[in-house]
Order: sequence, then structure tokens, then C-alpha cells
Amino acid sequence: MSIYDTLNPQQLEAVKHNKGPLLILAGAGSGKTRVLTHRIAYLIDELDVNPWNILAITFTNKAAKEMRERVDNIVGYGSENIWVSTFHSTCVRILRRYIDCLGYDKNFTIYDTDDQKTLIRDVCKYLNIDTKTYKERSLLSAISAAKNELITPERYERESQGDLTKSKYASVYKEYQKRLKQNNALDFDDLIFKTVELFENHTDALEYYQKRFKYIMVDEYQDTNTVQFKLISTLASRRNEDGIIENNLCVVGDDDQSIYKFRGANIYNILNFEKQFPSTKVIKLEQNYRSTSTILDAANEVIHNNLGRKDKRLWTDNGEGEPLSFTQFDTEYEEANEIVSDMYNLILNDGHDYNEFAILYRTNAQSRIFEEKLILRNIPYKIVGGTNFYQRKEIKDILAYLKTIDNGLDDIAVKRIINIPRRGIGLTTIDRVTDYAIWNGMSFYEALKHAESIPGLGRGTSKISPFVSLIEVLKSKMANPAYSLEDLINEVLEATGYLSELEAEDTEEAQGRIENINELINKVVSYEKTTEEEPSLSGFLEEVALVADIDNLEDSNNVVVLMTLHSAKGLEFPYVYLCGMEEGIFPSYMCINSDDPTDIEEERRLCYVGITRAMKRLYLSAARQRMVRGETQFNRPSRFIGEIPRYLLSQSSSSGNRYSAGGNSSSQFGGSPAKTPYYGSGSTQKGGTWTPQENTQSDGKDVFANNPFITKGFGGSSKLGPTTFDKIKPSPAVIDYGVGDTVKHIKFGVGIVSEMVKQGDDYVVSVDFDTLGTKKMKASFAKLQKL
DNA sequence: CTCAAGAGCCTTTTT
DNA sequence: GGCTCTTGAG
Repeated sequence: MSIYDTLNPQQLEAVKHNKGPLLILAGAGSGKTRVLTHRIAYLIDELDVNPWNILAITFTNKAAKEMRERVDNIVGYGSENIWVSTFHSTCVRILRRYIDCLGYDKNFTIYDTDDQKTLIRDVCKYLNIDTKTYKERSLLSAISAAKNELITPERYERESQGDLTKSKYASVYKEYQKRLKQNNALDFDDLIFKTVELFENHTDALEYYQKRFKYIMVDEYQDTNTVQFKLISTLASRRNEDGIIENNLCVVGDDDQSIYKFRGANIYNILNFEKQFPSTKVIKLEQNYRSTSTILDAANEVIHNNLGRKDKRLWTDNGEGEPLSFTQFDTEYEEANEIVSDMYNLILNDGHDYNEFAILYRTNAQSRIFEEKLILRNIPYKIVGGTNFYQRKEIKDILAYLKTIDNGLDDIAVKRIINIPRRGIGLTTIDRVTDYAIWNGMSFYEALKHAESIPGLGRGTSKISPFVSLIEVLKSKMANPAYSLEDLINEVLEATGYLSELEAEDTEEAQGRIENINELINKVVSYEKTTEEEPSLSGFLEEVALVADIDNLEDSNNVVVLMTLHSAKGLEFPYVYLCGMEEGIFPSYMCINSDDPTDIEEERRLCYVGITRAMKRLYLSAARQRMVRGETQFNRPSRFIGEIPRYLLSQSSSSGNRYSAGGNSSSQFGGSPAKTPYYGSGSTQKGGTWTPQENTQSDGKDVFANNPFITKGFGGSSKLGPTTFDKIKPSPAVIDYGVGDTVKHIKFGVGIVSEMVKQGDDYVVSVDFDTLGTKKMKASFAKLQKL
């Protein structure tokens, strides 16, 4: 029995294809990672390909890590030589070696979105551009779009002649790029663009990598943009010994899951792959191993409404399963409350694990209410996305110190921390130093060293020198190989007084920040222990710059996860709650109002991604009324609900006000061939009165009805950020109480234990609280204290 | 230079 | 509704 026996015929065909371009159209849940890993194994084991010659590219570190693990498991020997990494880290690795050819220093820093914003602000200030007329956001996205299309500042300038707005953009782009170089920094888009540039201008570098990467595999190919395409197609177009271009390029993707157009993804990369590479072998994987046929049918029906797609239809022999459900609640509070209590019951009564559940939504802002409700019920959870750990103030501050020590050319980092903690260095001083630096063609930090010769600084001079010597001392300490990164961070915290200042604050918020800083120290320690290369400050900063929040999602953590539909791509959960299914929310009003009709198709693909995350059950929901940006909106159910055939869906409404589930043309749902008005029901208001829509009866079964555990109202607004909360792990509870004992709960206060039911290793404890009534909770999480 | 209060803007999605 | 930037008083 070989490892290939478990593959279906199409999968096997893909695995065995070993020469020339291969396009695998892999539907959701069709085992594409299996195919990729088995193909790698096949190349090595059966065709004697050197592992060193294989490159596998993914989009997220999580996907890379997963693939690495699975490859390690099935490839016996030499698997560590396979290069498995993300687009961005692949490029960083190449650039660290060759970027000096492009006039950058090899220890360049990587700018994240916040850094980019700061830089663009500086640029606008310098160029006297009013950021009210030219928004930073649009400037940045124009620059990003240009880079994604391989347009240099020079070309942008040339092509914008005669157009005033475009010329302004061009000048900003040019100056922005100039400053990046001065700061020895690259933004995310540069990482790939510069690598392509390197390959175009330095054939020795290109040849080296072409020779090395004889077999290239790309995952999530539908999300590649023009530069990324250029990168891989360049790498894959080496001439072999016989002078023939082999294009051993295997791409895996699903055009129905292309959801990153806003980031420059070019869906034509996958739709036209066969045209780009005429000898392409195309293999479709349509058997789904994840979901019930009901879930798949719903997904198929929804996506069928898109025009620009390759024809395919997922099928499964997993059986029919339960119908989907759709519930329309009155408010978003009710929606969150009922979802959480429904989940709570499934966990408590049916013994499900927390990590079988996911709550998915369109926008990050929707997570907050769920967070409140989950805290209230003591359900451990993790919110993926939103503000990433490394974007937190305290973390960015510490990192800015490290960056300053590592690369004094990075003005943005230096300016961030020059007055943190307070050193009495204000805006005036900073501006003077900046002018001096520009005038003398030096970096900001370099100018600080010459503070005494800067005119007009006055008292500022004496404030600057302690800062400079602090950095210099730390720099010289770093030169000692015995001095670890952990030592460095601790010294920064110590010498700046950053930590003691937080400790002195003595608030819950400061406590959270300290915990985050400790978490950062943990990450440094683990980096120093586990990195394959020699640990270095640059290396750590680079690793940190390229992590996405999703990368930290450990499957082993038994928690409920909350995330956007975008983040959920590639994941699966037995039970999925897809909430906020409303016109104006999902699809977002942006696409509804967009001039580009394909925008709504992207939104529909996002819906398809959401539906296909569910393995066993999918719960869809909407709210009639919802606060968005301080404004109450009244939205109709999403058009996507209307696109799911009636027989797959059990529908209900939370109030007595039920509406009938019409067919696809039903007017309750948003969407119609004609352009739809802004909001589903066409009304928004602040205060005032509003009459609910006329809704007719429904025979739908209300899956959330009569839930005994509903608590009305909510209160537990928490200051805890996700990163502090997700650390809660189930631990065997010390249970020193029994029925009749008085216990204390951290949130609910004092109550009396009325019942204890054993469930696995745990107990479900019912406690009567004076004011709140009876609550059920798991002993291991409730951390009840006997009084 | 720092802090506090108010104005205004925003949010769709992220490596 | 909440975050960030601006404004004005110490």
C-alpha cells in the first residue's frame, strides 16, 4: 500500500504530472493541500528530484507552516531543503542576499501599513500637498496599485502628463519611493516588485534561482497579482540543458474563491493561465471531502449566479446532513446573543468542543458584540484579525527601538520613539532636526548626533543627547555576540523606563500592555531558539513584519474563533455561524453602489467561501436593525440568502414578525437586475420612529427559539484585547465545591451551586446568582471560588 | 511642551 | 460609535 492509494483519480493524475505547466482547479475542500504535498513526495521519491530544487509558495505563513508539516511527514529524507514559504518571505530571503545590487543595504527594514501612512504624511507635508484634497488612503492605494502593475514612479510620471491629479499622485509616488530608499526600507509591495526588478537587471541572480527552482508550486493562485505572476513566470522560464523552456510550474487555485481584488489580485492570472502557457495540463478537483451535500448545493447555487467563472460543480458523498438555517433578528444585539447562547447549548448539552465553532462576518467591526456575549458566558474565544498583535502601540514602540538600533536610517522608527517615554522633545525640535537632515542629506538619526550644530534648537539640544547616547550604548552592546535579543529588549524596557511607567499606571489597560510586552519577549526567546539561521536583530524584525494575525491561530487551542470571511479562507469548521447577512453589510454598500458590476461578483465569491467553510452545519443570520458608525440602519436580508434554494434552508424570524421566504425574485431580499438602492429597505435614521416592514408568516423552524439560557441585556464590556483573552486554556479545574456551596464568579459575583453534571473530564455547574438567575458553566473555565 | 476637550472622519476585506 | 487629529489653555 503506497501513500498514493488514498488519492482519487483526478488527484492522482495531478500528483503524477511532472513536466510542464499544470493548472489544478481545486474546489473548496477538494484536498488541494494533499495533492500538493503528495506531488512533492512523488517528485522526490519516484522521480529522484532533489528536494533542494523545489519551491512551494503560499500566501500566509499559516499555510506555509501547515504545508511544511505535512511535507515533512510524508517526505522522509531531505524535506528541510524544500523551500516552502510565502511570496513575501521568499522575496525577503532573495533580497537579503542581493538587494545591494539595487542600492539598498542588506539589513533593510520592512514598513507595515502604519509606517507607510506616517511616511506618506511626511511626504505630503514636504510637497505641500493638502491631505484633504488628496487623501492619504487613496494616495497609498494608488501607489500600491501601481507597484502591483509593475509601474515605476518614472513611468507613472510619464503617463500622467497633462492630468493634474495624476501628476500630483506621480510626484507623491516619486518622493515616497525616494524616502523609502533613504530610510533603507521597503513596503510590502516593494518586496515583490524589487525582486522582479532584481531579476530583470541582474541575470546572475535570476539564473541562480532559476537553476535552483526547477519545480515551482503556487497555492491560492487565484489571489496572485500581476507582479507575483511576473515573479513566478520569470522563475519558471529557465531553459534546460537542451535549450527548452520547461515551465515546471504547478498552480493550484479556485477562481470561485478569488476575493482579493482590492489588494491587486488579478483573476485573469487563473482564468487565462492556459493562454499564458499553451501546453498547460488542466485538472479539476470537484469532489469535496469537507461538507454535507446540502451545504455544497447551497454554495453551488449561490456561485452559479456569477458570470465570469470556469464551470464546475462540487459534489460529495458525505451525505445530505441537516438543512441550513436562516434567522432574521430584530437587532444585532439579539443576533449576537442568540448565536452565542445557541452555541453555548451545543457545547454544554451535546458535549461539543469550542474549536468546532466559528463565527464569520464581513467586517471586523462586527466582532465586538460577539466578544461581549462570549465573555459573559465564559466561552473562550479568539478574534483573528482587526488590529494585529504587532500593530499594538506598546509593541510598535518597542519594535521601533529595535529598528532604530538595527537600522539607524529608518527615520520613521526614530521619530516614533524619540519622545517615548516623554523626554521633552516636541514637534518644533523634531521639525528643526528634520529640516537640518534634509538640508544636509543625512538621516534623521544622523542629524540628532549633530544636534549642537543645528541652529534654533535652544534647549532642545540638551534633551537630545541622552537619547542618542542611549541608542549608541545599546548598539555597542548588540555588537557582543553573547548579548542576546532578549537581553536587548529587557534593557530597552529598563533603560527607557517604559516598563516602570506602565507599572506605575496601575490600570487594567496598562496591565494588558505589560502582558503584551511579555508576549513579545516570549516571541524573541522562541525566535532565538527555533530559527534555522543565525538569530539576528534584522532576522527577528523581518519575521515580525511578515506575520499575519491568522498565522497565530493554533488548531490545538480549544477556543471558538471569530474572524472575517477573508481570514476564513482555507479553514474549515464543523459549525459555522455566518452573521450579518444583510444588504449593505454583505454585500457591502460599497459594491452595491459600485459602477463596476463585477464587484458584486467578488462579494458573491466571498459568500461562497463562507458557506464552504462549514462541514456539518451552517447557520445564517441577519438583523433588521443595526448600528453602523453610530447610525441605525434598517437592512433587508442579503440577496445571497435569496439565492439559496428554499428547500435547503429552514427559515425563521426572531420576533413574531415572520416573513415569507420567496424565490430568487422575492422582493424581501436585496438585489434585482436593476441597480439596488443604497440600503436594502432604503432607510436609515438617527432616533425618530420607524415602522417595521410588513412581513408575512413563515413555517420555518426557529433554531434559536425558546432558548432557556438567554440573558437579556448585556453588560460585560471588556477592556481585554483578544491577545490577552485567547491565552485562556482549559486546565483541569481544582473543584473544591459541591452542590449547595456558595461560590464566587469573577463576573457574576456570588451564587449557590445548584447542580453539577459530569461531562468528560469536566463538570457542568449550575449556579444560582441572586440578581442574575441561574447560569450553567463549565467548571474548567468558570474558575469558581469556594467561599 | 503637555494635556484635555472637541471636531471630523471613517471602514470592507490584508500580505 | 470610536479613533485620530486639531485646537487651545496651562
